[in-house]
Amino acid sequence: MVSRDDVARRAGVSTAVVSYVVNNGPRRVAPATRERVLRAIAELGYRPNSVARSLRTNRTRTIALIVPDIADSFFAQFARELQTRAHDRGFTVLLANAMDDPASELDHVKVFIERRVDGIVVAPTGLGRQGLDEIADSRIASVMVDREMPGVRSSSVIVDNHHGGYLATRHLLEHGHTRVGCIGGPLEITIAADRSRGWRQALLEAGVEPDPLLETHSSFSRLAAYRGTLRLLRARRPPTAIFACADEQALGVYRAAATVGARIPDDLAVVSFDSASTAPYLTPGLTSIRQPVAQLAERAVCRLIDQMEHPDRAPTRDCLPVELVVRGSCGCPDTEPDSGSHTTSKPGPTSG
Amino acid sequence: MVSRDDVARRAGVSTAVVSYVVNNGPRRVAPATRERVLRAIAELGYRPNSVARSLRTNRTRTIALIVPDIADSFFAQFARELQTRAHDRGFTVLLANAMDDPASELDHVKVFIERRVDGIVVAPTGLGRQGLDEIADSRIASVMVDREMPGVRSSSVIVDNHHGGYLATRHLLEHGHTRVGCIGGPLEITIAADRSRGWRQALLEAGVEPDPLLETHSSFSRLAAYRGTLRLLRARRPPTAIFACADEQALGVYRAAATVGARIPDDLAVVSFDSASTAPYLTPGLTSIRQPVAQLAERAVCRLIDQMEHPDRAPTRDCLPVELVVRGSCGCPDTEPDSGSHTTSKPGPTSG
DNA sequence: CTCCTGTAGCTATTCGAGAGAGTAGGCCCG
DNA sequence: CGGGCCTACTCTCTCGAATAGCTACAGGAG
Repeated sequence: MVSRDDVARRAGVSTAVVSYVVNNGPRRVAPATRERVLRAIAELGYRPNSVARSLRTNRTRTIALIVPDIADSFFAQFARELQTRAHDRGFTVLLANAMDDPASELDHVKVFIERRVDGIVVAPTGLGRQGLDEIADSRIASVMVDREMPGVRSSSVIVDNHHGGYLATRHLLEHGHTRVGCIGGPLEITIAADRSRGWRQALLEAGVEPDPLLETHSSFSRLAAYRGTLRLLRARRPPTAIFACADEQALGVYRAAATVGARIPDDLAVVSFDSASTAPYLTPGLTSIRQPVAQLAERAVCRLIDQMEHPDRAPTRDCLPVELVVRGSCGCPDTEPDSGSHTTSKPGPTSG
Repeated sequence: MVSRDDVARRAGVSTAVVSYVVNNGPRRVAPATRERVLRAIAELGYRPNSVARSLRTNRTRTIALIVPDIADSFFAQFARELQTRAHDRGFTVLLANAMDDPASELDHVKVFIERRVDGIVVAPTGLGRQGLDEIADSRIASVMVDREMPGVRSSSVIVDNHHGGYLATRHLLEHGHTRVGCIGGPLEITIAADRSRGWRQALLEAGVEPDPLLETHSSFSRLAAYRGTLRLLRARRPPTAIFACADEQALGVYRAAATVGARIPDDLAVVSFDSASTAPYLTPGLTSIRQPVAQLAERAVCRLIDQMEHPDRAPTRDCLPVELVVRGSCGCPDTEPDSGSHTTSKPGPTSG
């Protein structure tokens, strides 16, 4: 691979001048010389070696992203937004899947520390904090997104999960439902607990006593939600409406409704919490709490860069607002996919 | 950050010994000395700097992944499989979204070359080859996955798209349909063209003349498929069955069917091409051609490592088989989500 | 002519680790 | 006792680039 020395030799200048030209730095280079250098670079096909540069400058311009599962549509979308924004600012993104395993999370963190990444964005598994503590100890800029871990000294950017659960449930109550079930996530995960708390609060405010038999807690997966919903629907006094704590779960709810022959929204109204962009394409369209994925990513990148520039600032905590997007599954008139409520989707060719 | 020299000083040995201990190399170190070094490492919290190591060894143990859109569920799944397998072999994955833009693709390729990645896995946008040519010129190990670009000197790992289209369509024909529509992808993209060719061949073999009015070509997106299907269904002689070239498109087909009041599978049978793991959770379950995502990733990694070790070997071409997974949308009896046909899904907590 | 200033370019050091070549010391053997 | 050989280290150069600090030189002022 051709190096700076080769360019310098070819252009008849010293290596320093090549650096000045490449970096467009403050040092001035005579136009004619710059021209010669550029020509040499082009002729030799020279590519600056960023590994060497990183060693020298002690900055890798790399951000690591650790998610529980990139195949989950929420994290996939988040990854896209983050990567785009990082790229715009000259950063490259390293990807890691913790597979919901804290040991794997820790494993990845160690690798990233050795690689001297400039920042780490992590959506914690929520099941163990060794990885997060390791990050905090390393003094690398870092942000937790989507999920928090109490007690970890790190910045966080999350959405208002409690309010989302509240809004979703209140909407169902406004449709006249009183038996509103809740398909919840794992209780150890704070965002799951928060969403369920929102559900409970909305019920209480409406004077409805939350029925423990209408509340389930399991993994955020479709299958678990499918099984949980089946149990609820086959119980003696089934719910007439369901708040699903994630769109992934809503898929399970839809399927379970079909299995027992319940029509949505007539026999069973559904509101969910947006993680997927699938919502407008289900039948009926899925009424859902929209999370501002792009803003989450934007804020995460900003916080990260802030920390890189001011390592000693105290950790921050951002909580972004959510909103209810009404489609057909709650009983409201359904909307068509191209009516503008599919902002998380995007045009253009794609897919495999 | 503490460096090897600090460890050496603390342990009272030379830096070389520290290296030997860290790398567990062939050189022997006296057990007592090793112990001292390890203790110094632990006490100082020393982390080898892989940037420096990479500069010295000229290997970064990094694989770059370029996809058109990581938010597309097929690529998200592929990314997960690839990342897992790369990690197992000691590689880290850099992620890039080309956003279906060849210029962006090229942009990313340049960054990756400067970063001296050891290998590049790219799912080409299919719309321009500058990025791919740049990769080939760089002599970096590389594999094209999912899509091919004719004329590019690079290895490829794809699935048998033509046969998939053929299988899907034949299944619909076996259900007695003769007016089978095809919601196709962009013609410039070879895999889209291949799938449509499969559709056509199946029709011809069955003695059915393909009707140009039943064939659409647009982006792989849900919205485009939605619109295309609406057009077909509202035509004078609408199809009774549809082959959608991607699961993403199938979502649009489902929605369009609902819009015109056509029931699936009674009024409209649907078979699709697996990119999403959503298939078993739709109502009815989506009959689809399954792509072996995990094997794609595995093969890609293997080919990449092969090339790293033998840079002069000729490019290879792998074409993996696909299979038809029957659910309810074609008219067959539907299956339940937990009946085992959801292999691309996975258990465990997740989601946002 | 000397002195000063500013411009343009060069020299040398540094980042952290890998690894080939070199060496001190101990042991065995004739 | 000296030579040969092994073990267990140490020395030193190198990877490719950034950059502080130095020098050469031209031109203007006095």
